[in-house]
Amino acid sequence: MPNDFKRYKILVVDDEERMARFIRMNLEHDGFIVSEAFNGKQALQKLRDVTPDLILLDVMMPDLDGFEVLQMIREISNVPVIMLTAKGEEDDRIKGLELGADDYITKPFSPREMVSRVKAVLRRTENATGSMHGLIEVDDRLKIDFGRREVWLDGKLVKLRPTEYRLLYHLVQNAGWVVSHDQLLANVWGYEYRDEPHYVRLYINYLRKKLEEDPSHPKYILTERGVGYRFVDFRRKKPE
Amino acid sequence: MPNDFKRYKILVVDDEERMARFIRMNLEHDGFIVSEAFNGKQALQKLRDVTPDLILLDVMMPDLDGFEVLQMIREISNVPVIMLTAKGEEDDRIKGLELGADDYITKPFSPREMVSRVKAVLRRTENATGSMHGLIEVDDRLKIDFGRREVWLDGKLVKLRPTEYRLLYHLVQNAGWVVSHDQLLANVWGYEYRDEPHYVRLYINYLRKKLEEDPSHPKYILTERGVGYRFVDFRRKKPE
DNA sequence: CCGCTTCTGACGGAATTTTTACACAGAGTT
DNA sequence: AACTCTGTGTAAAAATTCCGTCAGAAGCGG
Repeated sequence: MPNDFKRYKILVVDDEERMARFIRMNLEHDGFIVSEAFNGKQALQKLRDVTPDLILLDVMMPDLDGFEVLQMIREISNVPVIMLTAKGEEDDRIKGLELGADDYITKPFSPREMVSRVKAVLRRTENATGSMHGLIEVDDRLKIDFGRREVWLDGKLVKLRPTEYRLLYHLVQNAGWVVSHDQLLANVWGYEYRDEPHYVRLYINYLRKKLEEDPSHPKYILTERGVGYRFVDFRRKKPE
Repeated sequence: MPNDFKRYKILVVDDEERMARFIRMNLEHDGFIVSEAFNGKQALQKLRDVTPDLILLDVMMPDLDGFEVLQMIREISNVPVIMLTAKGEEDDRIKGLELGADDYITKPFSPREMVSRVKAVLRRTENATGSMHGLIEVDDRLKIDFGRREVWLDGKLVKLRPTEYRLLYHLVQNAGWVVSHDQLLANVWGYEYRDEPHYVRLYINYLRKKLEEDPSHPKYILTERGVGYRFVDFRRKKPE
């Protein structure tokens, strides 16, 4: 369904070449564009280079295992990840989901099931995030490419620090909606920072200085006093 | 389509941070907006601050246990509640349902099951009561979007302060019904403000000034002398 | 050790909530 | 009709909370 519009790029990470090949063929058959990586290091490199829309990640791999790779991925990207795990390892499943996996598939699996899981996850993440992949044009001045981790302002690349970037991501992901301090703290800093609204203020400030024309009269990041912040709804749909 | 995606707010009450975080991640992944509370007191506070659409409530908690919290919640609100209980405690289930829980889930549970239970309860209660989601069109002049925290009057955005906003929420939620001072105080300010009815008067006044064409002859927020206030029943079906 | 990032603490000012005060309206009584 | 009593509307001041801002310290990776 989602690939009626767009050719999605999938990165397959598996140390067994035979398995990787098998998955690739099935995905390509359904119109996906597939890249392969055979270990964790390659995976991270490909993630940067091809900016896949989804990653299929085998748990069982030498040196860096799937969970470690997942953690490293999550430090730099929110790309959806489906874990491939051996049968019956319920713990693995929980662990994977906790670390931020989007779904998991137990081996052995049928090609049909695998492809439909991939499509389901794409559909889900697409809906939930309002399509955060590809270039987001907030307005004429501000454009963001979360896939590449790039923010463009007036045609110039803006350098954001990791925390600023994560904060912006969560704000833009919820563009038009108020995001509470709690939510931002939990998602950008981590659950244990839950009552330090100070951080949010500070980093909102940093972001505004970098993005807003007049930081004291922000156009993009609006404050909802007593509640949180709201990124301007650039996909405007005004009730009338 | 992704624009009018309904984003339900869920309050997770669990003293174990790990569990709370696990639940949060799974719910957020499905597009829910999650708040956390780690004890009964916090739960009640969050209940009035964030006005969640559903509460996931752990039974096993130190000091105030889940049942006690449930009772306290039920004194001021009929927000749907799902209890989280240890396996095999059949009595707990009965007790919870008697006290007004809407469903219960036994630990350990799979994320998928948990999410689908949440959705099921929301679907059920949504049908029973008027939905507070999406754009609420009171009449041609006044439209409210509680999800986005937006109030539109004559096509213009009205700025409400947090307390005004919460008050309006509870009035509109019971549109057509009288809401007593006590109820409003408990829900908007907190249980301990029981006998300070002048707060209500004051904030009703603020709201009327912002929303009513002629605040001294209100069309939306009607006063029921000696009892409380009533928001006009804008969704009443015309008697045929 | 250097450079970059994150955290800490403090402050003024603005927005919000609480407090205080008072005028008024309706209902019942004499 | 005047009186009172209770509940309500309104206005303004006072107190408090919350936000923006800065500068410097601390942490971290090379």
